[in-house]
This record gives sequence, structure tokens and C-alpha cells, in this order.
Amino acid sequence: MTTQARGLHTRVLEALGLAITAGEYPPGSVLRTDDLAQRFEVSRTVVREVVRVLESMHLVASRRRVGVTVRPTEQWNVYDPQVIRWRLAGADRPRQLRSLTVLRSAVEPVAAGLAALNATPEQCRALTEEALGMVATSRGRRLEAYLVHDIAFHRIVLDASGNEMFARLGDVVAEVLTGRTHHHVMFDDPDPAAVTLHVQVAEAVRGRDAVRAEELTRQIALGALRELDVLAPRAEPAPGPGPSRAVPMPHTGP
Amino acid sequence: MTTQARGLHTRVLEALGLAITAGEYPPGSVLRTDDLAQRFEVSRTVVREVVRVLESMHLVASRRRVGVTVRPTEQWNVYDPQVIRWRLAGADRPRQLRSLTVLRSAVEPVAAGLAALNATPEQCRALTEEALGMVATSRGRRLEAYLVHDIAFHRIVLDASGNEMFARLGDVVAEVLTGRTHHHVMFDDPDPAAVTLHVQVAEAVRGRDAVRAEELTRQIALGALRELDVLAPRAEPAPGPGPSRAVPMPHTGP
DNA sequence: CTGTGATGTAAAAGTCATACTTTTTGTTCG
DNA sequence: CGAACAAAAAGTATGACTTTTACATCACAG
Repeated sequence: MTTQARGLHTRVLEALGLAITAGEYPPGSVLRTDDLAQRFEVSRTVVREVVRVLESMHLVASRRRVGVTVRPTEQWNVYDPQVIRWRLAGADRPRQLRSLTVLRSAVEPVAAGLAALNATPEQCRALTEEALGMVATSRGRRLEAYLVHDIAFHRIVLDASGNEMFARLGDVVAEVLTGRTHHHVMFDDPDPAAVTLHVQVAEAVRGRDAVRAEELTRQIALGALRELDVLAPRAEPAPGPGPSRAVPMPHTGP
Repeated sequence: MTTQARGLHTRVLEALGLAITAGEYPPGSVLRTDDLAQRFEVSRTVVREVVRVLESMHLVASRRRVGVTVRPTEQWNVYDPQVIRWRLAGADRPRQLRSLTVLRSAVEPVAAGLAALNATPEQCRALTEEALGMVATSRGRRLEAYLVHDIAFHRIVLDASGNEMFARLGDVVAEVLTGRTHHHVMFDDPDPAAVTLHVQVAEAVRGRDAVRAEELTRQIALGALRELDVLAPRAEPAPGPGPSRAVPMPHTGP
């Protein structure tokens, strides 16, 4: 799907990144560049470049006399959109979707509040347009068309916040929305309440009502989280060490 | 300081990454691998690996027959800790500190709320310990010692939230706190109110009071933002296109 | 006999130089 | 104005060499 044949480097990187994030080589595994070169039928040059990139993502560490070792999950650069894509394509998609949705529930409300203060008229217009687009496509199994508007909407909010770190989460949100649509972690038609909320956020932003924009967006995020709980019930406690811990939703307000 | 001589690759990567993020090669600039190899007195192999890494950070794009072009700032992977470090070391540290602090103000309160629900007894203990450490070092120009406790405190909160995305922001927060201390974007002694708030957060987490932990942490974050406003006054409107936009603080609550 | 420390060796990554391929841009010529 | 062509730069492959370092071996002291 996203796998173009843009070069050997890309092909190998994709394959290796996917394999590692999928847990095919568990943390601690050791790879050797010569082996990889043979396995993928490319030169060591290519493998070395790939390894360097994976290293910069903290997926692996390369040490002399020992090889390329897969790092423990906690050290991965999980904000790298590439890593996110790989993990969403893999086995722990549910867990990943939940983490990311919780992140959204923290960031997007604040971003929306800032957007209400900072959005340009053009952004207000675009926001309303996308909200209306969502309304228009919210019925009749038109999930793909709906998704496009949904992504655009959230991207505009994050952009309009005027904060660069928020803006860069646009890709992440896009991956989340795409992931939950394409993997059916979603109802057949979008939740009508959510659609309404989006329209209201657009109104609040246009009306410079930061508090309202923030609160409405919080409702959207919490709704998404609830939906996730229904459609992808929380997995059993992680098999790691330490006492089992609940992973509840963020606050629902006083 | 952090520049070890771990190899040619690291040296060149550091130099180039720093130069690019510092705007020494403005977006659109074209570099050629052969030139770089000459300039840094290393082989093309090394340069290519470095370029590949910079490419994975979306700092540059490499195209045949054209060269390695620096990408526009908006496309950089600003969540990559490496990129953050480079930018904090460069000219737009103030802007960077502000963006990151706003991000903190969104994320940390929610993380603290979750931590109150999820923290292990051991984490509660450690949290209290660090808070007390902050108290102990909060007077007498002991900023370095204070910093250590401050970083540890926030790391524990983010970890204890049980959310992997939050946990990974520990490095970012550490960079922010370190940056503002080392570059004197901070008072001579820590704000006593902030110190007290940290102690109270530790209490709230131990007492499983999520709402209180969240609200107190929000106060900490907003305090940091205010301090930034006092000590590093907002720069003039960015020279980019579009109407000038204010960048106010996130909501201060109803 | 056992634990400890120096020494040596080989395995793997790191580096370099070179030759060759492929893509792409810009120019020239019909 | 379009098509063929030439050159530029990245992409790929290969082989030789260097550097680091884990591990084994061996000597010696307790």
C-alpha cells in the first residue's frame, strides 16, 4: 500500500522496521550486517545505512564485535511517524491505538483552546467546511469520505493552535483515525454525537470561545476513548514484571 | 559536553544536524555528498549514512541529480530528542522552550491524573522522595542539585501514568528543564510556590486523588509558562507570511 | 584446587577507495 | 515544440583494511 519501490534502502528499511516492531526479533536479539545483506540480497552498504536509520530511531543499537542488537521497547522513538505506522500495522495495534488516543485526549483539547484564540479567518472557514463535510458523509457507510474530512478537521485545529509541537501531531492523529477506520475499530457509521461536537467546535473556534472549544474537544476525545473500550476491549494485564495495573481513562471532570 | 568522539559518523551527524537546525543551511539549500565528504574529511560512505539519518528525521530530502536539500522547518521531526537537543542549543531556543512548555502544560496534568490511579507503591515512594529532595535543594543557589530532583520527579509522574507515549516525553521534559536551568531562563532560586506544588502532587498521587493531582500539575505547568513570559519575553511576531498571531497561554480555567 | 588478573585472538562493526548503475535535469537539435 | 542526448549527482556493489572489544586462555597467588 505505502510500500513503493523507491530504492533498495527503502525496501529493506521497511522490512526490517516492520519485523522489529512486530516483535519478530525480540529485544536483545542480535543481527549481523553480513547476514542481513545476504538475507535481503543487497550489499553491506545498503544494510549499514538501514541500520543507521533504525539506530537513530532507537530501535537497535550497534556495537562492535557484538552486532546489531534490538533495544527494549521502552527506548523506541514512539513519536516517529514511521515507527507509529509500523506498530499500527503490527500485532499490538490495539494497545498502540489506546496510547495514542489517550495522548490525543490530553493534547487536542488544549490545542483547540489555543486555536480559538489564534485561528486565522481562513482557518475558521476551512474548519467549518470540514465539519460540514463530516456531517454530509456521516451516514450511509461512507466511512472513507468521512475519514478524509475528519483528518482534515483535526489537522486544522492542531495547525491553528499556533504551536509547532501540536501541529506536528497532525500526522499522528491522521494515523490513528486511519488505523481505527481501516481496521474496523469503529462503528459502521460515525457516532452522531461526535459529528455534532465537531460542528460545535468549529463554531466555538470561529466565535473565539476558547474554554468552550477546549471542553467540546475533550468530549470528542473521551468519546473516542469510550468507543475504543467498547470495540477493542482492554487486553489482559501486560505480561511484563511488576504488579498488574489498571489503565483507566483520564479524568471525566469533577 | 555531550559530544563524544564515538566515531566519525557521530561527529559528522552532530555537526551537520546542528548546522541545519541552526539555520546555517536555510530550507531549500542544496548540499552535495561529495562536498560534505571533503569538508568533513571523511569518506562518502560516512556522509551517506549521516544523510540517511537526517533524512529519517525529515531534516533533508535526497534526490538524484539534484543533491540533498534542506526541508522546510514545518516538516522536521520535532519530537526526535536529538532534534530537540540541537534546536535547544541553537538560536531559537526561546521559541523552542515555549512550544515545549505549552506541550508540557497539556500533557503533564493528564499524566499526573493517570499516575494517581496507576502509580505503584514504589513509584509513590520515589515521587515523595524526589519532592522532598526538591525542597531540600530549593534554597542557596543549588540549581544543579534541584534540577536532578525536578527531572526525576517529572519522569516518575510520566512513567507512572502507565501510558507509553507520556512516558517517552520524559526525555523531552528533561531537556526543557535542563535547558532553562543552564541558560538562565529561570530565577536564581526555584519558585517556592512551585516547590510546594510538587510536594502536593506527590501527596495527591499517593492519596489516589486524580483530580487534585491533575489540577496541581496544571498549576505547575502554568507557572513555568508564566516564568518563561517574564524571563524570556515573547519575541516579535514571526517574520513568516500570514497575519501576526498572538500565542497566548492555554486556558487558566473558568 | 580455585579465584583473579594479564594477555592474546578473532569476530564484527567501522572506514575508505573505486568502479559502476540509475535517475533526472537541462540542453541541443531536428 | 518535442524528442533525443549528455552530464551530474545520488544509488549500489565490492574488496581491502582498521579498530574495538568480548571471550578464551593461561599464569600466578591464595
